[in-house]
Amino acid sequence: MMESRPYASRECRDAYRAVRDTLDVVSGKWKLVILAVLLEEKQRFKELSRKIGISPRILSKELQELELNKLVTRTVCDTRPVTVEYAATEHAQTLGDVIHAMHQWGQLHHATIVGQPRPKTSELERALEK
Amino acid sequence: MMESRPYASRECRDAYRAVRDTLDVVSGKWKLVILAVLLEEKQRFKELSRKIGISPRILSKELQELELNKLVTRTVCDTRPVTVEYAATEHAQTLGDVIHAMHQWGQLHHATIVGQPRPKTSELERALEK
DNA sequence: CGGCATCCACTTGGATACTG
DNA sequence: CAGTATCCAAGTGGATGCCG
Repeated sequence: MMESRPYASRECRDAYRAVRDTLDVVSGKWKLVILAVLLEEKQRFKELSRKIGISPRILSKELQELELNKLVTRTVCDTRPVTVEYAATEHAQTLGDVIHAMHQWGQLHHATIVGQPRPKTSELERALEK
Repeated sequence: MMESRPYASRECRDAYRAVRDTLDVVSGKWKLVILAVLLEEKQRFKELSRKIGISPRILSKELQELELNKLVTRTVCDTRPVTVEYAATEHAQTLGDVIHAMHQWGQLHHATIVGQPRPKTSELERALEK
C-alpha cells in the first residue's frame, strides 16, 4: 500500500495530518457537548451524566479520551463516598477558533443550502435536521 | 426525551446546531480528501478512485453526499463509454477558514501533547499516529 | 466507465447490571 | 458516587461482482 497518494508534497501530508488530529479530537457525538458544559464550569461525573443524558459507560470513555488529549483534568475529591471533578483545561479553551470557524461556516452552509429555489430532494432536509 | 438539555438559551442550541452541521459535512474518512483533490482540479470518477485508493461504492456514496451539500458538481460528459466529471464548487472553497483553523489547532495540539516531559502512556502515541 | 447490490468486518453508541 | 463488564443495535467502511 501507500502507492499513489494524493499528496505530492510533504507539507501537504503534514497539513492533512494536523487537520485529521483535530478532527479526531472533536468528532463524535459527545466530545464537544462535554467540553461545552465543562468550559462553563467544572462538574462531577454524575452531574455530567445527568445534565447531558449520557450513560456512564460512554461518559467514562469520552472523559478518558479527553483527559489523554489534555482537554480535561480529573480530580479525585477526598469526600465521603468519594467524588470526582472534571474541569476543562486551558488547552481546551484554545479550541475556540476551531469552534468559531465551524459555527460560522455552519450558518453559511445552512443558508447556502436552504436559501435556494426549491431544494431538489427532501433527502437534504432530513440530512440537515438530524 | 429532551428533558434537561445542557443548553439554557436558544442561541446556544442554534450555535451548536451550526457546529454540528459543519462537523457532519467534514467528518468521516474521505470527504476532506476528496475535496482536497477536487479543489486542485476536477477529476473523473475513476481518476478519483485510483488516486486516493477508495472503492467505487464508498466513493459513489461520498460524492452523492457532497453533491447534496453543494460542495461538488457532477457533470456527465457525452463521450464514448460515458465519463463523469466531478468538480469542487465555490461553496467548497468557503470551507477554507474551517480547514485552516483545524490545521492550526492540530499543530498546536500536537505540540501540546508531545512537547511534555515523558507522556504518561503509549496509548497516546497510538491515538495520534493512527 | 460509472455506479449499484451483496455480503462482511469493525467501530460507535447505548441499556443494564454490577463492584469498590 | 464513580466506574466497569456484558451484551447488543446501528452505522461506517470495504471487497467483490454485476450491469448499462
